[in-house]
Amino acid sequence: MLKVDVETKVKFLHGFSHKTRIQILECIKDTEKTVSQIVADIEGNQSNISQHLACLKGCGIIVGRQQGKYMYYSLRNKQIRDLLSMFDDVLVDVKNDVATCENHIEAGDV
Amino acid sequence: MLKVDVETKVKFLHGFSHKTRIQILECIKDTEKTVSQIVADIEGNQSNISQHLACLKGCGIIVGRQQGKYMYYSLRNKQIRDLLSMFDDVLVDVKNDVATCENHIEAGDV
DNA sequence: ATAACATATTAGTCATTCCTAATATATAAG
DNA sequence: CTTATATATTAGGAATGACTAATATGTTAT
Repeated sequence: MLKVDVETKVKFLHGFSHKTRIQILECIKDTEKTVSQIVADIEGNQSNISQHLACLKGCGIIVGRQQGKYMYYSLRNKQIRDLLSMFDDVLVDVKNDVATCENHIEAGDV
Repeated sequence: MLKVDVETKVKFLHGFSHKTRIQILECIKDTEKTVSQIVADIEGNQSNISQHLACLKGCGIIVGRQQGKYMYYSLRNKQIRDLLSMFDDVLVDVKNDVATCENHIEAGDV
């Protein structure tokens, strides 16, 4: 079992920590899509989505494949899909606690 | 399969997206520890660690149990431990790509 | 070569998250 | 009841991340 350093792990996990990026991942979970399809699906703007895609790609979460003038993005591999599924599973249990969590480090208001 | 809304999921995943929090999780992965033990282990400062612990707790990732003047923190359940292990597994594969990712949304310098 | 479309990049600004230092609370011990 | 120890909370400033708007790059079609 190879050792993964913390920095690398954090960089990877950071990819999952933004609403738009989660939406993108859910959107391409089962099938690759072009940037414009993703933009349409989650009703974002092109530049913003493109930046988040770059982030996800840089984090090793998704891969892109160019075909003509289109860029198709998809999950990097099956493990990532499994990870996404696992998030859902764990959350079903954790749900109620998280729902009441407003804090981003400094505990929060309601 | 209950549906988990995106906001909740993001809030949960945010818990994993910081170096100190990852260090805390690795530090208590196999055994509960007091705040001061954690502070010592990862060489942080009390206030800062306490805030990150509050964040992790709020995210539903860890739980605390008070005993006397000590507060013991541990992973919320086995699923969380599995999730942490899965991060490691996935990362072994993804490793090289992530290592070269410097961007936090806006792609980066080296 | 020019126009049209798809995507990426940059720059500037705004918003959020994090850290430090100080202080507050709570439990235990003397 | 005073002191010591363990942890939590607050406030303010520093750092980082994210958004928008504009522009650049690259591909296809005419």
